[in-house]
Amino acid sequence: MPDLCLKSAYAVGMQTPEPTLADVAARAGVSVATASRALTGARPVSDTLHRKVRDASRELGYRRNAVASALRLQRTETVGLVLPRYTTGFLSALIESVSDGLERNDLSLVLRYSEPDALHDVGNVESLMARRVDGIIICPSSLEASQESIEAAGPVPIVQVGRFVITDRSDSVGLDEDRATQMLMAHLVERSARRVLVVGLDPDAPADARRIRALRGAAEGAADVDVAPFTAAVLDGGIRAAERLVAAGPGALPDAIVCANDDVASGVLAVLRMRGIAVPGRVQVASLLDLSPGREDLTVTTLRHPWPEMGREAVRLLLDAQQSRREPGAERIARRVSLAPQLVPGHSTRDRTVPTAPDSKETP
Amino acid sequence: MPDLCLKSAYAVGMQTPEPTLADVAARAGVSVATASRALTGARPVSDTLHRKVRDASRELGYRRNAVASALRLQRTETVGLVLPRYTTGFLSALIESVSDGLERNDLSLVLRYSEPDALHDVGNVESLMARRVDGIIICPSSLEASQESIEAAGPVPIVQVGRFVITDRSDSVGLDEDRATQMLMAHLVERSARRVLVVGLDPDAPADARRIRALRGAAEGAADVDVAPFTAAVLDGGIRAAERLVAAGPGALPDAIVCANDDVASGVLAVLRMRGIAVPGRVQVASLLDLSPGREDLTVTTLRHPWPEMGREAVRLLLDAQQSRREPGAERIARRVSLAPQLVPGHSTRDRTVPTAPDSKETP
DNA sequence: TTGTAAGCGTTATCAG
DNA sequence: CTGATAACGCTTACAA
Repeated sequence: MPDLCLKSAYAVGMQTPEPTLADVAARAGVSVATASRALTGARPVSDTLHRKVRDASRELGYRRNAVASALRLQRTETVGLVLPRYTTGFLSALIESVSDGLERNDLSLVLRYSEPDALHDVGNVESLMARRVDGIIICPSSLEASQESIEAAGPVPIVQVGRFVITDRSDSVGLDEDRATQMLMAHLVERSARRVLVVGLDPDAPADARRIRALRGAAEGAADVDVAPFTAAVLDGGIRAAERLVAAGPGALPDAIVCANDDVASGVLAVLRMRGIAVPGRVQVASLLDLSPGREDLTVTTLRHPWPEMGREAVRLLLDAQQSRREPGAERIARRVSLAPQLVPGHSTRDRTVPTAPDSKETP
Repeated sequence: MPDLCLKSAYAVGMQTPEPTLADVAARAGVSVATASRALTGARPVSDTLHRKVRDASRELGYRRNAVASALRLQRTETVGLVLPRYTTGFLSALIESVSDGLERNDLSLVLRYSEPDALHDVGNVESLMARRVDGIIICPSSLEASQESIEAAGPVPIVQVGRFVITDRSDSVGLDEDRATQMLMAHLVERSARRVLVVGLDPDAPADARRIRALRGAAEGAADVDVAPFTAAVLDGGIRAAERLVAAGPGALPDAIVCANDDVASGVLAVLRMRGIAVPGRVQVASLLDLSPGREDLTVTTLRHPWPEMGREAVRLLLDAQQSRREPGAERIARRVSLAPQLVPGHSTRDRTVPTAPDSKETP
């Protein structure tokens, strides 16, 4: 007499056993095969039996055991998401959009955080493979992490999302910040900005330096781009920078101020408003980073980062890769999707048609 | 000859098959049973065989198949987390802390978002049950959702987390906001606040109305509590509210301003500083909601919501429930844990010992 | 259309 | 201590 430990546990009444397909079949008076076919719809089943099975299933409160199913099908209908443990609001937007995309395809999401180092990333990927996920979406914390994770994933489809992606070995969804930054500058130049001041970016930080380069590149002689002495990229930084600027006298005022993010812009705007400097009449203000995704009543011209779209796109790539993995043919070539942040015009920059009005005044 | 579809797929070379325990056993020259025992450590195995198995496993790159294991053990080592699709930063703190707690116990997290209605909550619970999760942590979006979810979970342990929890039917981790709100008011009253203005709360929103009631209740005649016209509970709302207040003249200034959250408080503080109104000398400022968990350099007195602790506590309760579910004995009684937000004193309220100094001035 | 039975990969029981 | 083997619950090839 073999292993009865599980059954005997039930017998003790410790818990009600979940009804199995066999139970349903027995109650409907059919074979398990028929029951399976009736419920999954994999094969045609006569109407009468179909009904019987459905009824029996309902009566017993049957729920398909996804674990057994996964073992048989060699497919868990589960996708892993690996994220660095940064506490930025963006990642939660990414989680939501990935989750949403997966749900639409009846896939489950198993989530895993990495400390921001490559080793942990790889460990998480490994552990997801042990769970036999059908695919992995990963937001690598660095380029090395990216590289190693792809290798660790081996044959399971993996999609990289975010800023640090190795592009040739796997699908990836990147952020085209340069293009967006350039769009913002073009927006300002179109609106007659000739002297532009950048506030809240740190020229010594590589990422910020790159943004500054992108701004200068887009200005291309049409405008001068100065960088204000670095202040923290928060409200207070904006306030301090603006106060310093205003204190330097009216001649020091640029046509436009580009802020590191919405918070900085709020600070700048508050100071300008209080000093009676018209926005956007005298000075235009824009932000490189929308901090409150979801808010529609923004008044400052800003760049909205497409985290929701990135999640959806990642899911799409993953499903596509799975699809083509089932077909025998040639190796699938890696896809690289690049999304640019979206320029959201607000009231802090001018209407394109309104001409420059450098001397207009406006009280708050 | 039965079903060879899976093997034949391998044979075609469509993908490398993952090595199985049988492969490892064969290579090590032992039975699968021994291989299993050697790798899991469930039973003692002689040193030599142990080594052989470990070597074979490494050489083949063997990874335990968690799906098969789960089917056999009737345990997936997986916990479901169901969240409402609000876009608040807190939920992501909750996700992180739950994830962390689970990881420490070698459990996987499968995440599911509900639209904020009961039906969707129940659907998510059902779907997690189909995946045979070992437990569920749920942040219900409403009291009805809470009720129905518990019922849907049936025998699997479920822990509720958050504001809306039915307490008698399942374990729960709640938030004692009233108590925290009262503590904040007491803090201010102790510091001689007699006229308190509330900024950024919407009296028409039930949750905000409740906070206002809690503030008034705690003031209890010791202070007057006014509510400023509603502005959005964001940075800019704080700026606007403060500007309006300052414009109304010095007589309109209260002793203390309670802001809906840190962002609002930042805005208020910025304006006050710019107008040369001393904080905390002339006006004290406090916030009902810490928005940046993790930051330690806060300068504003605020209530820190214990989301990390809530996640950890939820996991603890879940594990505890699983534990006692294995033991045959009596039914486990529901545990209710209530955590209060923590009052974090900052520089925006006075030292308790410093007396009121209503006329002091201070330049920014 | 339906039934029979094999097998997905692992672990626990039982017999050596 | 080790090996053979029967499940776990489901899906499908094959036979009827």
